[in-house]
Amino acid sequence: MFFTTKAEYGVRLLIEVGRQGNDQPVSLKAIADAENLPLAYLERIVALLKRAGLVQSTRGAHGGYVLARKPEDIHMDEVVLALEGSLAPMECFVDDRADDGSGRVLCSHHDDSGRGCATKLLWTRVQVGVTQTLAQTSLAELIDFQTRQLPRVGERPAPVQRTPTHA
Amino acid sequence: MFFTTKAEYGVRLLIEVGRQGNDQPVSLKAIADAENLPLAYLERIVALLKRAGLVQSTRGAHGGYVLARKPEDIHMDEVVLALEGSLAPMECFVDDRADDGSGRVLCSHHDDSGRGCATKLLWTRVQVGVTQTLAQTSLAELIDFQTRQLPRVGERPAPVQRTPTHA
DNA sequence: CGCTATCCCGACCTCGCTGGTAGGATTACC
DNA sequence: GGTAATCCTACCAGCGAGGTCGGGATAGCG
Repeated sequence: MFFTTKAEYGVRLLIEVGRQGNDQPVSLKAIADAENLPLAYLERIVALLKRAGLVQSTRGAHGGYVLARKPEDIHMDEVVLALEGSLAPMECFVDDRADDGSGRVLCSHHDDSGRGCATKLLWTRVQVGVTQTLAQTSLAELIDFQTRQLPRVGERPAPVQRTPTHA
Repeated sequence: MFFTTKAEYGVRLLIEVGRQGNDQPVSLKAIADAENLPLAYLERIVALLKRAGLVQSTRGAHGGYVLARKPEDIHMDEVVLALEGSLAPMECFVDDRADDGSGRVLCSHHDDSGRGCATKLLWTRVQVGVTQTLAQTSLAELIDFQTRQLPRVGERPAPVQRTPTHA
C-alpha cells in the first residue's frame, strides 16, 4: 500500500473539476455526490490541492473550485506530492533540496556514515521510478480516459514488460 | 512512505547473509549486532523470507541462514513482495492471478462497474513501474554496492533523468 | 547427558496515523 | 437576510506498524 485515500480521492476530485471546464466552479457537494465520497473529508483534501496551487476557489453561494492550470499542465507527481506530503519510499528518506537545490536524497539512518546502507541504492531507484511514472501522466489524460468510457477493454492493464509510454 | 521497515530490515538481512557466502550459515544474532537491529523482530522478518523460499535455515548451535539461491538470481520484486505481502499502490487494488493466470488487476471500488475509475489507470502504471524497478535490481548488485565501499561519493544518488539501467 | 546456541512460534503491547466527524465561522449570490 | 458554499479547528475510533516476551524444539559439543 503506497498511497492513502487522500491520493485516491484527491485525484478523483481533480478529474471531476477538470471535466467541467473552467467556465463555472464545481462545488464539493457535487463531487461528493458524484463520487460517493464524504464531503467533510473532501474539504480537507481539497485544502491540500489549493495550498499547492492546483485549484482555485470561489466562496459563497454558487462557489466552488476550478483548476488553476490547464489539465495538460497538471502532472501527477505534483498532485500526489501535494496530497501525500512526500514521495519517499522509506521512512529514512528525507528529500532535501533546500540546501543546494541539487535534489540529493539523504538516508537518515543511524550509522550511515560508517557503512553507507546499500538499501539506499534500492529505494532511490524506486523513488525515481515512481516519480517518473507519475510525472508522465497528466490530468488531461485521466480525464480523457474517464470520458471515452472504454466499455470493457480497460479491464486488462498494460503488460508488465512495457514501461507505460507517456501521456 | 511506500514500504515499512520489514522491507528495509529484510533486504539488509539478505545482504548480510549473502556477503557471507554459502559455506556456513549466518545467525540472526550476528546480523542483529552488525546492523544494530532488534533480534526478536528479525526473527519474524526472516520467517517471511524463508516462507517465500529465499533463505534456508539450519537449527541448533552454530545454525543460521543461507541464501536458497545465488544472489544474482534473487531479485528485489520477489523480496519486497515476500516482505510486504503486496505491491499494490492503493487499498482498492487486488492482485488476482489465481483465476486465469493472466495477471489482471482489479479495482474493488464500489461503483466500478458504472464508471470505471480513471485512477485505476494511474495506479496500474505506478504498480508496473515499481515492480519493474525492483525486478531490475538483484541482490548481487546490492551486495556489490555495499562491499566496494565508495568512501564518500555515495552521497549523491543517480540523477533523476536516468532510469536505473538493469542489474 | 546436559548445556548452550540457535531457530521457531504465538501472544501481547504501545503508539501514531488514517479516515472520518462535529461544529462552527466566513463569504457571497439572490 | 437567507442560503449555499468555502474555510478552519478540534475531536475521535480503529488499525497496523514496530517491537517485546516467553517459551518451545533442535542440534552441536564437552
